Amino acid sequence: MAEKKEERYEDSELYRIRHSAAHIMAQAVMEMFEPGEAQIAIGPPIAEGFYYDFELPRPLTPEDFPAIEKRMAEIIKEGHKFEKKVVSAKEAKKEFKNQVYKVELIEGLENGGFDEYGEPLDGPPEISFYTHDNFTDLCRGPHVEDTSKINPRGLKLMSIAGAYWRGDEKRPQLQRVYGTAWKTPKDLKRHLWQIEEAKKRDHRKLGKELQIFTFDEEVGPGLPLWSPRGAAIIEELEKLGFEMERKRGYQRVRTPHITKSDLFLRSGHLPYYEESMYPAMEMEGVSYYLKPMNCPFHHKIFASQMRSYRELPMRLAEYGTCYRYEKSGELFGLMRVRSMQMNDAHIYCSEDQFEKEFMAVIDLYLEYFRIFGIEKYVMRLGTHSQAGLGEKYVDNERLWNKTADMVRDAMRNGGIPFVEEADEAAFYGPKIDVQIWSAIGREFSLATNQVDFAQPERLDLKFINQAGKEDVPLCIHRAPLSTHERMIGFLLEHYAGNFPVWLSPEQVRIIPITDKHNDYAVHLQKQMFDLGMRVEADLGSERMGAKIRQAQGFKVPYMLVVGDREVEEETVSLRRRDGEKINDMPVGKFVELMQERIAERSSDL
RNA sequence: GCCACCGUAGCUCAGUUGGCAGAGCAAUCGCUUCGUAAGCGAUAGGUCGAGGGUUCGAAUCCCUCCGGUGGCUCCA
Repeated sequence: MAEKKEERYEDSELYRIRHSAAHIMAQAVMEMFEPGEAQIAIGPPIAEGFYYDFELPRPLTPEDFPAIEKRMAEIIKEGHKFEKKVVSAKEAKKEFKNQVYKVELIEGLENGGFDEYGEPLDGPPEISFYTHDNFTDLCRGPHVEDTSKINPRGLKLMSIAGAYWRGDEKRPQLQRVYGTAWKTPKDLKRHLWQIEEAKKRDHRKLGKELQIFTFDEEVGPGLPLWSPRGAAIIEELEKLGFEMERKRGYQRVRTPHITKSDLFLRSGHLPYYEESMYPAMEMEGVSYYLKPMNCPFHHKIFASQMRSYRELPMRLAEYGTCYRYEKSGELFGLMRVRSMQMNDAHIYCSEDQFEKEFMAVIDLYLEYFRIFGIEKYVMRLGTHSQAGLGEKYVDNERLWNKTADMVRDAMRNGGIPFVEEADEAAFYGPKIDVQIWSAIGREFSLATNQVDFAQPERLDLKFINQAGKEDVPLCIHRAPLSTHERMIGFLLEHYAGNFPVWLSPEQVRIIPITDKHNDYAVHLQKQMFDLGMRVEADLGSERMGAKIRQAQGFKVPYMLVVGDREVEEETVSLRRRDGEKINDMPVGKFVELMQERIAERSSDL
């Protein structure tokens, strides 16, 4: 059993099943068109299935699925062997002379550059075909022995999407058909059930049900409106941020939402980041931009006075509201929006201080993650790409390499595991992002810790060093709590809406059994409200069961049932969100318990 | 932005081949006064996302736009 767990996905039977299913699907799709009409691109297995990319004379729709699935089942039933044949590049190109994408792939292989997914290769690759029935594909395998090894009832076509050839939006867009494949119908059913379950904890659904936030067509896409319940969560996050940062020597600043274009020109935003910015607005012949980031403003505060090395590291923090023009198709609930408030700060330091400051930020991440119980994440070092220099990255390769090394060293010295990914940096420097996954499996960067060697120089930031000479500071941009939007989107899914007490939009709901007990309920409500708690009393004429049901629906952590007994004895009967009951608790004891839980930001109920 | 799909009451969703717009929940008003997940009744609520077209007649067919979903690209 343990051995099985160790098996790499690439070596598994499931991988071969899915890879083979992709070929079979490609055959079925090609047969729908006249010979030569359909172009095929690539069709790999993926995490939970497979896809194949096509260029076809007409768009496919989900209505085509039954016919394709039916044909796939036939091919499977016929039990065609998968046969491998190693060929020369010349033979390969001859076989695929009418398939432009395949020819491009073969050329990539023969020039030793790239594999079929466009990834760079080291050694000289072997070129091979796999053939089953009448369908031959350029493919390195592996596959199942023959098509009958696939269970047609473990297989399902899922969706159609546009996908750019080689992932490049300047190249043709192909039609990608996604499918899922499992060993048994039972596995497929479980997979489909899991998808349904994941949808239940989708923050877009929970956010609506729990009345955390809303979007309005008239306000605009990607511009969330926070309702009182959502705003309560924001306030708690900010409170936490203030506390943590105060202890760690940060100072608060505040800056405007717009600035003259001159500043963004100089900072590098207009040259390297303009695509993500709202267009300029003009007043009296001057153009202004909404800020996509807070950094230039903080830099200007740094630059507003002569700075001494004695002032460093200087840590300027702000929950700044930024606006980014994300393309319409990129928006995603709260996770990807156009207006966002960042848990932002900029740390100005000397090169000597860099490692300590950078790792203090990483420690801060870990501290936050402990509080929230976040365990599933990956830290990723995003570095520049040579191709992007002068385009999406400031053009100074020496400093790119130097600062990336500084980050690598710092992370290794601190013993923090990370993966590295080229072409994932900010325009002004390398960064460590914390990658997390949404309920439906999309990947996002949550926290970020970024080096900025570019803006300090561009904006002429300086300090007087110990030798009495002018020096340029390094800057660390950091947002350990991400943006309110993405953080709360993530937390909604992380907790499945069951926020710990300190974060709960409504911490206590008081439920009088009959309206005789309303006065007592109001009395309790006021008492707790005055202590700063978020507490409601349900004075409706519903029966208690219905009131409990409603409170459960809002995932209120504590429900207090009060009737004759409680009124008489100055107690409450506690029902927790998880169904636990503690009857006849003295009011004072409950309040004490609450305050303790809230103060320590406990994840226990 | 691009490809495919979707848009009916505040929410979840019915609405056959084009023929008078529906249900449950929520809301409001009554009644009910109840011990740990739905008490009963009544009322109100919709330019069927918007605009245009086809038709005797459009929620239903066609076009454009807006918004959303799944992807691609991109990202805190």
